[in-house]
Amino acid sequence: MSEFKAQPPEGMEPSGASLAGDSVYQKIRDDIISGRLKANERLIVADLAREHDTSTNPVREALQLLRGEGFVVISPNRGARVRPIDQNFVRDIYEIGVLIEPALTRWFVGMATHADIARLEEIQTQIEENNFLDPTRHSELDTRFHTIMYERHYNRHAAELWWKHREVLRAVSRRFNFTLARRAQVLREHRQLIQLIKDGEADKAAALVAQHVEGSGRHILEHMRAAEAARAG
Amino acid sequence: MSEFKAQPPEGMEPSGASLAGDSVYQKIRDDIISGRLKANERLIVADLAREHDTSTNPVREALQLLRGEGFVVISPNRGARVRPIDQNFVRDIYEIGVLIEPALTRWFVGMATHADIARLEEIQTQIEENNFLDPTRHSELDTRFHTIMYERHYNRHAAELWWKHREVLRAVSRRFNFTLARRAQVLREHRQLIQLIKDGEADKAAALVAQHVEGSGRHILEHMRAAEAARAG
DNA sequence: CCGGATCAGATTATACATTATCCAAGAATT
DNA sequence: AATTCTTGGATAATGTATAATCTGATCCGG
Repeated sequence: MSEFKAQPPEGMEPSGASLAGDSVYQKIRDDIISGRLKANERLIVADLAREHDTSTNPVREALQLLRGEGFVVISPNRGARVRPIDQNFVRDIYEIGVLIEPALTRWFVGMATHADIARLEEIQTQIEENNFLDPTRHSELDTRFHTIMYERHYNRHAAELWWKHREVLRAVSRRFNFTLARRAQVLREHRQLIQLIKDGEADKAAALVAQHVEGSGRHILEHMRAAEAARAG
Repeated sequence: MSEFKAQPPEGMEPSGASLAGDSVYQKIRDDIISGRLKANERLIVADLAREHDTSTNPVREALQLLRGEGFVVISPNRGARVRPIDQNFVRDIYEIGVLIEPALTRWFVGMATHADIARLEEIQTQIEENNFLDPTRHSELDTRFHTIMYERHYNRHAAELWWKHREVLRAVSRRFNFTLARRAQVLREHRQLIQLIKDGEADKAAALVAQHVEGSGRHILEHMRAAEAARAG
């Protein structure tokens, strides 16, 4: 929980928040991700201000930012609530990832240097060494793996979009464990991907990434359905 | 200029802004789009507040929203500036459109009813009647054409993203006229698209839309380059 | 000509006032 | 008697005014 944060690519996360605003933004965000703030819970500005030792304005700013990232819903004159991250929401997000990430990947294949590939292989080795034992570490390594591919893309908007979505998915998947099947699949696809990049197979790499993201999304959805079913009885 | 606004799909544009905040948001946005506020111009909160007969808080809210849509850049402790909508920015945005819109289209082909197609044809007829004489009207009709296809898509995020991007592109292209070649191409592609939808050719329709969006983006970029060259030379 | 203190101007945070929303209790009507 | 409509008050969001903090530029001294 403590070290869940993975650093964003480059000059990304241009929060545009002021000092205190950014601080409270981080904290509320963590509270939502960790589940301390529950779905649909009301976010009362005055309370949050008191709780985080600041005044209301920075809190309002933070809430605006969180709304922009999809963690919070704001309705005029009625305040903010924690967005219930339901299956539809997750599906929406990973579907967009399926559209965008292959394009980013295709570009990377054309630009990758030996050094890049070496870095990918190194991270992949660490992923395999960790072997999902420490889920947080896995999540961080996996993020770094994909970040290497996307961080230098010329289309900053697309990269930023990817990052924003990834953070949400990370937040959700944090509550679940990887199934054995999914573990094997992740490792296999990463290795295949590295090979395709080496071979300069842009289209195949793109297709593989599409499949990879799709698989990741479905995996999360399965878990969500299972959790919901368990709750329902 | 007065009636440039095209209504957003359904419950979209959930600005999350308060009354005054929304009002000033609209106004500043218009000022940016119309060019009254120039690229890189500083947006000083106090001035804007005075100018719009309100206090600073609503203005800050509005600026946050505009930042979310890409019209404004905010750096902490240094204030906000009008984002220079340069060629890179436009390219980033339409490239994302090229990725997303085909997917939305593919879905629509599977869902379209006779009534939908009739609506498309009706709008297309109006577009042809107008024949680019009134650019504002063309822009509005064209937007409506595509809105019909996307507004009911289950992926609200993707649709919202599309809408946000479209608004930016509309803002830019507003400054330019259509070339004759582009006019013909737009009409042709729309007609072809309708036909493909009728035939249920999802993949071909998707491919055509990709081409359509690509062409639109390039068209805007050409104009921007020309304008820049004219300014430099 | 360069480097650091100073100062004006703008941003950011705080405290306060206003206004809108929600909920519940009671009145009125069917 | 039951249901709906109105009304009043509590709560929190929104807007305003003001203080404090930061930034960037100017100006003076070395």
